[in-house]
Amino acid sequence: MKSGDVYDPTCSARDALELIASKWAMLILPALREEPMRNSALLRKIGGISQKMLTQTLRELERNGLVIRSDKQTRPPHVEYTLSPLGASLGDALSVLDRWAERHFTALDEARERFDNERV
Amino acid sequence: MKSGDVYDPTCSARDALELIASKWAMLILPALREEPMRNSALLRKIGGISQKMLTQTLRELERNGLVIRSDKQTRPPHVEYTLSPLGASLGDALSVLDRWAERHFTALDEARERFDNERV
DNA sequence: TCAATCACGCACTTTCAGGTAACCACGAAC
DNA sequence: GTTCGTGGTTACCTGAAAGTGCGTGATTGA
Repeated sequence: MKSGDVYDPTCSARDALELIASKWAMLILPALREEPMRNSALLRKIGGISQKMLTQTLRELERNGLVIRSDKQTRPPHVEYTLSPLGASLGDALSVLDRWAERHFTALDEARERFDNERV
Repeated sequence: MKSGDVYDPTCSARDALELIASKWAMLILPALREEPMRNSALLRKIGGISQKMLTQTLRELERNGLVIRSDKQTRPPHVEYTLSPLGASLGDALSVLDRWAERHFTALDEARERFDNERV
């Protein structure tokens, strides 16, 4: 357990990196940054996610102290997900990546086409 | 093909996100940001990566125009990997995440322990 | 009265990330 | 003449990740 080196596979900073290097975490955290949301709202917001993966990822994020789950004990159920301060700081960094992807995906597409055409 | 929305699963911005949401890309790109490196140097720098995954990830990054592979045609082989300008801009954003992981992994560890103890 | 909402849990299946190991070409050094 | 270093490729295999689909139980809207 050294002093935080992601390049060291035995350091648990690596575990942290693998947690945040998940495509769903990269969408959920920035989504919650805008506003706290319920399960169904996240399901609608994040296209292509399954109920299972949403629950699973939220549980992991909650477990690591990034997301706060608040269950008003009502019928029908009403559960809201919020970012913790720690989660908010990570959400900021992740939303930068989201915006990078939105800005540059065409460049990636073009590069891929060029590469694949050369290597016929 | 809409105007760049990572929340839309049919938009290729999502593909871009999945490419950069790889734990190996998250280590390789920041590593190359410091200085151009050879295959063996990356292998040493990035603990726990196998030759196969290194090659595979480098190929994908090259394919998407993020990494430039320059092969001096010598014997024994000498190949160097550099970041393209696009790759450098992504590497900056990713190294922010690396540093986030290195700073906060202890907080995550603690949160996990707390969570797991409650739910006995 | 029928369907849908909400927030899941569970079982089953499929996909794929990733590991291991063997192989390659070439030149230099021993 | 055979062993090493370099930068890979290829085939094979497995375990974990992720998707599919169904159940739940009270409640509200059409």
